[in-house]
Amino acid sequence: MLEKTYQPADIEARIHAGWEKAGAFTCGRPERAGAPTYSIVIPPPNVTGSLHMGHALNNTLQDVLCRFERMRGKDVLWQPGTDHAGIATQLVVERRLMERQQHRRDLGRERFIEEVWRWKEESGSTIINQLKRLGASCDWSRERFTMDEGLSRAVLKVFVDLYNQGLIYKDKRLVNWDPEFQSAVSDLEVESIEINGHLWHFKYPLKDDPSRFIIVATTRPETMLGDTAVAVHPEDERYRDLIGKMVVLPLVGREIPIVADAYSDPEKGSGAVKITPAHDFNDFEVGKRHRLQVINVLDARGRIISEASEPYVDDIPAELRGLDRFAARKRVVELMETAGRVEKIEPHTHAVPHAQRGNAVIEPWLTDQWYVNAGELAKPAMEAVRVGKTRFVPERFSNDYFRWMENIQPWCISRQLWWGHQIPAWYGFQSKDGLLKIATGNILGRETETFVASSESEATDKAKNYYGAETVVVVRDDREALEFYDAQRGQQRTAYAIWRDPDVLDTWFSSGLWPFSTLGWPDQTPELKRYYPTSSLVTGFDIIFFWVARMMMLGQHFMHEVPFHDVLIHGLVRDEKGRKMSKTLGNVVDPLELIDAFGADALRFSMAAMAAQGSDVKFSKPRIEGYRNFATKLWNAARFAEMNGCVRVAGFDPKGVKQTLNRWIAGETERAVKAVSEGIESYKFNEAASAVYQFVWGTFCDWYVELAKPLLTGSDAAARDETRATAAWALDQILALLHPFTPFVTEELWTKTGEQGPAREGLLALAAWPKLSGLADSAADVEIGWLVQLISEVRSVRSDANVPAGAKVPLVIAGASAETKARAERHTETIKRLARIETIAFESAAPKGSAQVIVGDATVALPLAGVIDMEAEKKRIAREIDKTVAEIKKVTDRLANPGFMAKAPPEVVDELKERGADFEAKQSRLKLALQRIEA
RNA sequence: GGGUGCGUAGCUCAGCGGUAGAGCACUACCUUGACAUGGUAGGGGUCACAGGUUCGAUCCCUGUCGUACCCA
Repeated sequence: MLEKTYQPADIEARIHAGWEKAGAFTCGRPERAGAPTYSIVIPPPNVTGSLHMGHALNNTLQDVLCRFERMRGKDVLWQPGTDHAGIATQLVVERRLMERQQHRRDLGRERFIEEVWRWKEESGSTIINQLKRLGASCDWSRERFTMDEGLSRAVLKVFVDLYNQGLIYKDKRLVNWDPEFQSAVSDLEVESIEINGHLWHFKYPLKDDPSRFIIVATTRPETMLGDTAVAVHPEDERYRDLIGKMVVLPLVGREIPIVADAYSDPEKGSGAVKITPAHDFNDFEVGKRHRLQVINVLDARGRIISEASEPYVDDIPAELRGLDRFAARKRVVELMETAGRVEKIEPHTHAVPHAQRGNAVIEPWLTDQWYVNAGELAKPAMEAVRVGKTRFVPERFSNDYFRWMENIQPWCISRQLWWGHQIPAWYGFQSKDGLLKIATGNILGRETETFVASSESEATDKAKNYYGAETVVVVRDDREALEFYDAQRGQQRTAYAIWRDPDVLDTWFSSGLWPFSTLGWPDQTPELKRYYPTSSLVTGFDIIFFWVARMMMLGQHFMHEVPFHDVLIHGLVRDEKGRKMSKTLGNVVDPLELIDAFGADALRFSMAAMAAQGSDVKFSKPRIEGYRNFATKLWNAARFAEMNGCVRVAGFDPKGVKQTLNRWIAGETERAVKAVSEGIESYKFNEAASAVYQFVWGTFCDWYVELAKPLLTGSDAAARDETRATAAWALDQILALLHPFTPFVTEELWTKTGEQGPAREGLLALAAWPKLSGLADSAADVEIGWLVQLISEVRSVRSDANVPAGAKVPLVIAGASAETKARAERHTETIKRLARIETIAFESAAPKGSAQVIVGDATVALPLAGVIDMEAEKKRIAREIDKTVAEIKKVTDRLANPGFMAKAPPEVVDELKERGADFEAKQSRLKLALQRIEA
């Protein structure tokens, strides 16, 4: 016997264990060897992460797809895993060290990395376990991590190949520099935040005439130390005569030119703009156009340079050297004010780049970094979408994809971190004519040769070859290499030193390989052959550039085939008020708490039901509560079936049922299967969810179960047995239909209902998706439709007439056709029970003083003279008549419109005529009813 | 500034050229042998506004207003 109330917490862990034990989610199950495949790679969650509502939505949708396709018999691979999240993970572990008063530099690189792995062992599977609680049917036996040996091998190969193909190169460009991490970060990991700052207007004097000034405005005064020009618009009359003249940079004394460049906006500020190519992306471009000097004034920590090795350090006033950028800003302004060079200071709101992680203010900074020629890789990646090999759902997201891909910048892939895939590049000093380029004492004089190789020994071989030497040793860095050569001074040089690039690769470089690296690439594994390209990728729109674009580029390049056919883009989960969930706002909802409170099924169902294509999901607790109630409703329906002996019958064929009610539910089931299947197939999860919800609650529980009660308790044994079998069958179909959405409760009920009747062949997770056809029966639909209407109308009139809910009253059906009469007789028990009717009589006219409603071709009357208020009843019927008058007018107006008659499709006209006739008939019967009251 | 969405019941949102929908909330009644995490009935909408296309517009087009996000 099922418990009275379903308690998700009691069963979820056990059900999950059952799936795992049976290997239900493993791909390549032998019995599906010949089946078509369906594969999805999970967007690998950050290994430091824990499940948030976005994951809940994202993984629910993936799970619905995977469970659906698995039930349709496909060989499903849902590939799980996590990414190593370079910056985030390093931060977490550094923080942990800090608790022990340690810094990673105290440990050294190797021990630090060991520390990271130790951390990963301890807590890296947090999110994986949370995904399991959600019910995600990933093939957990295939879990991967981007730092795994195999995936690292893929990263190495990709780097080396792209380098050899000239698609990876080292370059000195401006990057987004995080002075706190002291690493480059991707422009996608930079967030513009509006800041209330100032606009400082500085006066730069002309060299030829120090009494004249050109005024420039800046939001970052400290960068003036690196100014190498002032730009004005070529058509700006105010400055035309100044173009080509020189100004003297205050505080610094450097003479810099006034150049004409359209970048300068005459409308903005003074129309003249200072140019600092080393510290601003736009200025860098201006600098390139005018061949300006690029003068760096900041060090890696964001302080004004102070090292003697910096070429322009001597230009900078001594008191500014070594100052932090924000202190320097203040001091520069003070110095400028003292010098009388400040025209004015205005309050000014502007966007300042901040690091997504850590929130430091980002500096554009000139460094050597590794780049991928993304422009080249983007071409086939765009083409694939253009020709439809990969499709975005909803389609409009392909616009974002194209827009970004068309303007794609070289992808900076190196990061100055320790945790990640170390770049497989080794350096050695250049050798020319047998002489090493080591101009001691001047670091600029040294030039290096690069050896990119997939292993240290290969790099050593390359170096041996380059130097023509027998011995090449690997040292830690260039300093050690210099020491190495110093030690050999005065001797015959027989050995050479190389050192490895200390930097690591951007995390997205490895996750971009995810769809094939997880399948074993670069090895040609059977899995790679079988499951690549994957079927669908499910992700949020914020990830299109980060990840989808990269997988497309790398997939196309290395597999010569798109990584996935469909890219399903879903929205964000927001809070009740529609705000983004964020820790700072404190409005984060923890999905695990929701699972604890309402069950994983309720959370999942609400995610699916609210996931209208491409739109955001606003979190709604009442909604989740409602779906918890839905699970309970299903549970109780199953309980009802159990209590009424509705046991599955072997070989039951819904086509063979005789009872109208059973024929009807069979047809309804078929329709529901169709609606749910179509919804999932077209990624319209909300439509699928609402179809199944409506069917289970509105059709099965509200009507079928109620209408079946008389049959189940009646004396007709054949009808009873058939109804029992049909109910059990329909419930089985429901469990299957609901399984992709609510796997736990359905699996549990599948087990419970499997305890009687023919033995189950296995888990519901592996059972067949309902495949029904030919069950629609229009005669049954009409008859049950009539019955439902009759009962509803009687209930309605009872309620209107204030008949006590418990009171059993007589019913008179007037003017019924033979068919209607026969129907009513067939369903006497049902009508009596559901409409709380005492007796049913057939008359030619409704008794005087009765409440009456029109159902089909008959008038249904409750003879309650003396019980009900006839005046109120009169008014009610009069209102009904008014309604028909209005409807009839609408219909006749349209039918009288010659344009409509000439151009509307015939079926629309016919339908309208029929509707008109129905209202006419209803009206005349209502008028009759009114007469019977008035009489 | 450029782009993309969205304005439909009190709230959250579906829908969509031919009778305006759901869930929640609300009102009234009901502990009827599955279920009060429930049942029955009910109220509630100029589908943001203005034009246009059409026999017909909540739906398509244009504009306006409001709002959200993305990019600069």
